[in-house]
Amino acid sequence: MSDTRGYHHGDLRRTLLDAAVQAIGESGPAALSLRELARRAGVSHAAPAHHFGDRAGLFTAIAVQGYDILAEALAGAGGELLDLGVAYVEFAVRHRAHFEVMFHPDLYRADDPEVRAARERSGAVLRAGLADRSARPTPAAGTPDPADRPGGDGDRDGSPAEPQGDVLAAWSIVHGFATLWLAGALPAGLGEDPGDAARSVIRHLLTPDAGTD
Amino acid sequence: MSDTRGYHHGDLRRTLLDAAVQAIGESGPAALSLRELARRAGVSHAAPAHHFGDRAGLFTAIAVQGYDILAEALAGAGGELLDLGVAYVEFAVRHRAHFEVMFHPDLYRADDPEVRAARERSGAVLRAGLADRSARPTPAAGTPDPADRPGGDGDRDGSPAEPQGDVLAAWSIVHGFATLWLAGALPAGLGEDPGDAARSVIRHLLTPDAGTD
DNA sequence: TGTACATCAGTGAACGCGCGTTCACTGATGTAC
DNA sequence: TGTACATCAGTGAACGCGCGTTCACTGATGTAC
Repeated sequence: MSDTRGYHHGDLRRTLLDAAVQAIGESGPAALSLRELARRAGVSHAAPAHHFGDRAGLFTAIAVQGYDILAEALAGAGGELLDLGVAYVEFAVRHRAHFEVMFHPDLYRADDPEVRAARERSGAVLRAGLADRSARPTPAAGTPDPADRPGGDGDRDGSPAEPQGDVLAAWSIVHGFATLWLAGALPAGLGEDPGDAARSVIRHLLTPDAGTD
Repeated sequence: MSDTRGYHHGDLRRTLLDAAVQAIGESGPAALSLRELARRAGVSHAAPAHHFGDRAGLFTAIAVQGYDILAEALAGAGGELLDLGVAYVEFAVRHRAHFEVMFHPDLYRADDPEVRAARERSGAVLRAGLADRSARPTPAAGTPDPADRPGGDGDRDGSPAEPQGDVLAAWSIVHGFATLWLAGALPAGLGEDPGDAARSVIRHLLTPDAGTD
């Protein structure tokens, strides 16, 4: 059934997406062409256009998939800010291709309804996690300012959530760590596991004297 | 003298670099071709190869320039971690093209001697600033662990410095903030000035209860 | 002051290549009767 | 159970385009004498 694919592939869309993700993981999004993708999937070069229309359509589909994977990762992390952060970094490293596409909105149609919906789903999961947290606060960062900016002086389109100050700081630190890790800019000696490394770095945000790994 | 450029341009290399930086700022590094660059500079399409050899050579030159600009920015920021961080974010936003190239090492020859030298220069400036700081510590983050990781268990190529734990956290938070800002991923309502916005976010790292902007 | 020559920056025509897009087509599958 | 037909996924040839690279060239500048 999976091997006897003849003229009709069966699940070419998924195959193409997988091949694209792999190619992006190897050489980055910029290097990927629809023809290269077709070659990797062992299919005629006009086939990808059938499924995605054009390059932006392909990246749009990958972004949607990425936001959904992120939502799932955050959902499995529990409500501690530290664990959410570690999960974010692990998502970025494990799903490098998705992560890189998601945060290069010039590659895809960021205002596509499916993208907005998927982004909103991951934002909802994050908010749920954070609400969880405010019930049992963390030593240093657990003093959020819920009445901060009371009315909502214009909140924004926003990505995953509409974060408050400390959430923004947390997002910045994990996003920055992940980005630097992926760029190969971080010093060696942090070990092999980005999650572990991230954990000790994030601790500096949560508890001032911690993190002495 | 500047208008009467005839066959010989005078300072075509600088003109090409400026045009490249502008083009990258508009459409990102991926979209830039040598022919497009020549077009922008109003010069024959073979001229850029004269100066940079190939695309990677061009990006290598931009990376070198970027590290030098960063060094200058950090040098002007004083020794407070907060100010260094704000300067980093301002550099990233003001010199978006350089910043994007610098942290996409697949675009250029990251092991080029000039790149290494320039990176080392900016690292030296950062270290000088941080040494300055350790003389007059900051409340929360001013407890560095100088004997942490004693010998240097393999500190590899690294970027600006070979940071310790809290410096890594600081680097992550400013790099992440800058990256998210540039990606347009941050919520609105942070104002127009990335430096100001970064300052209030970074405060969360330095003093646990601060940053209530 | 003048001439000859070397050097170097930039030109422009030519090449082969990979790309996205189009389009008439063909093979497989499902449904109506 | 069999036939006809519609639908749709994927094909493959063709197109025009922008690209990087090569290469013989030309114009400007500097230096030696």
